[in-house]
Amino acid sequence: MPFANTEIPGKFQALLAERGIRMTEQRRAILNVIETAKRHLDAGQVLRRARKLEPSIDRSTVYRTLGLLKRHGLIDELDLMHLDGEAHYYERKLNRDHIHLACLRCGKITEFVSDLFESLKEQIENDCQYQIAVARLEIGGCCSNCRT
Amino acid sequence: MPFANTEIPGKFQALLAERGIRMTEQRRAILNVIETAKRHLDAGQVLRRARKLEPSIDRSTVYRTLGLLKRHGLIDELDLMHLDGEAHYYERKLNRDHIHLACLRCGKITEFVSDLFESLKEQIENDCQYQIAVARLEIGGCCSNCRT
DNA sequence: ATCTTAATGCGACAGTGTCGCATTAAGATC
DNA sequence: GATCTTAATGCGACACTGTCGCATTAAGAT
Ligand SMILES: [Zn+2]
Ligand SMILES: [Zn+2]
Ligand SMILES: [Zn+2]
Ligand SMILES: [Zn+2]
Repeated sequence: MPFANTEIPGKFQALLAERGIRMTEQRRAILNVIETAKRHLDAGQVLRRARKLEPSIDRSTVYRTLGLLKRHGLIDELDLMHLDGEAHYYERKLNRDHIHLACLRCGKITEFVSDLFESLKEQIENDCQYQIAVARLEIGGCCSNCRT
Repeated sequence: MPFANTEIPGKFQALLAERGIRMTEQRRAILNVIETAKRHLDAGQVLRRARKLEPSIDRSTVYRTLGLLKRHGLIDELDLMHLDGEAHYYERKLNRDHIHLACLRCGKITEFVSDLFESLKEQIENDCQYQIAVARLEIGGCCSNCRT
């Protein structure tokens, strides 16, 4: 289960409104898709789902909206080891970063939260004098199911 | 300086020979380019450089060779936050994994080695019962130069 | 020198993501 | 509610990345 359901749907809208971003039917549909997704979606999948809510939506609008959400730090972009093509995957950003593990055999995606990861980010900010905006840790390997 | 110069050039060739992989002029050129690169190169850049050594090389050969090296764990593939287009970047894998920091303002790429990162990977292997093949930690943020 | 088979070049292709431009509609102002 | 400004959209064209099938070439074993 990739997503903890601790966030109120509609939060994206509120956050964008706060920042004076115009809300449209198209954006509402896209935000809705991303907020309620139960797995990681690529741009094409977001488009197809959003079209069910708002059939006129164009591909470029999806890309522009994903860009907007990325710039505002509301979603994260992932590779998930490109197990299936070259698309990137998106997920809404929660309070806490998580690590993505992709099984190179069965393709299963596992998520993992770790305090050590938080410490590592702190170490980087201190040692490298960096201000971190996005931290993306992706692992490729072999899951326990596939090793038995 | 992205790469520690601790590796003998020609190591790729030796490793591939060990595994019974056929060596060609084209591969030699590509391996040479990657082994001697002083920064992270994308597939197009690898192609252009390899053509200087072996003008006949085709784009698909580069992709096929990069795929080969990836499968054999000799190179790592990076996004570097896609600061410039959607290409992926490649670098030869050294003894020790390193973290990539990409400054979202100036585009500078910084590399960082951390024991904490090694511990985190161990924790993941234990807690998630995972056998890690690739671990890619990429940070986007603001470097010290850009904050002053 | 011969032979097997892996690797290559070529061409065609699909997919991803971008952009300029004319049109539409959000939401502020009155 | 009508008007206005400007951001956002749809459309079309595009560039780029990466893939594949197939005929040809050449690696390296015999
Ligand atoms: Zn996730
Ligand atoms: Zn990527
Ligand atoms: Zn698996
Ligand atoms: Zn590096």
